[in-house]
Amino acid sequence: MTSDDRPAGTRRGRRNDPERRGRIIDACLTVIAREGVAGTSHRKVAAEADVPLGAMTYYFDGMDALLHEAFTRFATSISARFEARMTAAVDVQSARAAVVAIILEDVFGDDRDLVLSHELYTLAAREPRFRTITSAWMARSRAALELHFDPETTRMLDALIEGVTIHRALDAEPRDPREVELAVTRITRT
Amino acid sequence: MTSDDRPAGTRRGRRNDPERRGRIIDACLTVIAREGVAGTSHRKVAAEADVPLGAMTYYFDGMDALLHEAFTRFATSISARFEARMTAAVDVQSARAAVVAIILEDVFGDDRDLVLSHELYTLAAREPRFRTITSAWMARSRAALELHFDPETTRMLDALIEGVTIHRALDAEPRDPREVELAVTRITRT
DNA sequence: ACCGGGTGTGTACGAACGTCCACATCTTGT
DNA sequence: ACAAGATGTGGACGTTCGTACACACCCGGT
Repeated sequence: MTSDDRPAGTRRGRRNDPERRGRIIDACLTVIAREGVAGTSHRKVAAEADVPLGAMTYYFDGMDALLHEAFTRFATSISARFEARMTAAVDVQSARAAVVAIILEDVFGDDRDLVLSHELYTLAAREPRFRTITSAWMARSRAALELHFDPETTRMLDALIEGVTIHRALDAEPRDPREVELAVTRITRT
Repeated sequence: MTSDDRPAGTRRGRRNDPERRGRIIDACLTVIAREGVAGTSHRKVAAEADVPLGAMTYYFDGMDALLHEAFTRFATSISARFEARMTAAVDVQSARAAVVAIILEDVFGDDRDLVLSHELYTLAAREPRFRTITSAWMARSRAALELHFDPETTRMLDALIEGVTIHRALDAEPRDPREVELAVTRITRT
């Protein structure tokens, strides 16, 4: 990813803080969450990150490369949280509870993540290049679920989580948390 | 072209064919499917529909209004197909089969619809104005499912359909059709 | 026959965009 | 101390965008 890995030791000191690249990526996600991929431009990201416009093309080979890195960071952080939840579960019962918690808290909790997810999905639906990000994300989720469930159940749970997420975002109808529990129960009883 | 033989109303004769508005909407969906909402402009839609640029602002109050109409048409046509499938089912068993068919054929079948769905979802996730479209869509799906299933099961099925759709679009991993059947079975057995 | 208003269009305009590159500034080796 | 190279920047350029408006066209009424 980061093509400019420091050649260690002798080479010190960027002119400015070395976190600039990272700041730009974070700013990019912020802008996407606020204005959508459609409304994201070099200029807006530069303003958000408080770097000059010229820095955009200096650090990234165009908007597309920046988007790719930004969404990679996003997906990685989301799936890390997912994995942590599932790893913490010690048996099937607590794993079920973890799945419910993921849906109710992580997914339902944060509007920013919700919006960013959709932006990524849309990008990935059209451009295969972004599908490596979503594939990796899903593979990691699946692996985490398979710590506790058989592969078939895992697929179903994964789909359920996804589907509830979508409906949560797009449906006016309020959701009853108990429904989520019930659904998880039905799917995981074999 | 197509000299318009007006049916009787006092008001005879638009200058051009009265289907222009509709053609623009269809062209808009085509452009969105090809280039995304991000890449959709008045000019591209005008070119696709083969109408002058000026016609865009003449028929629609800006891009946003056009998008809203376009996605309304899209969602309506999709949910009509869904409803037809469910209405045709005569008992629970055929209803289950219908759900499986919807997932495997309608949803898995058409890349264009998949992409357009995601574009709409993303729009709706950010802008409440577009959520009326998705809400109506989902309400109609739910109503159709409730012809055969109880409300709770309906919600779960709905979420499952959505989730499998997403994963189908974004996951490299191939899906086994039998998994879909199994999932539907598990959810619908009470 | 011709006029008046409704219908539709060509085009110009300012804003915003991504990209590029000459140049300013700093670091390092000598 | 200074040259040379690495690092980062400001602003100009050409493109594309949405919008607006003056005007061409057509039709029904007189």
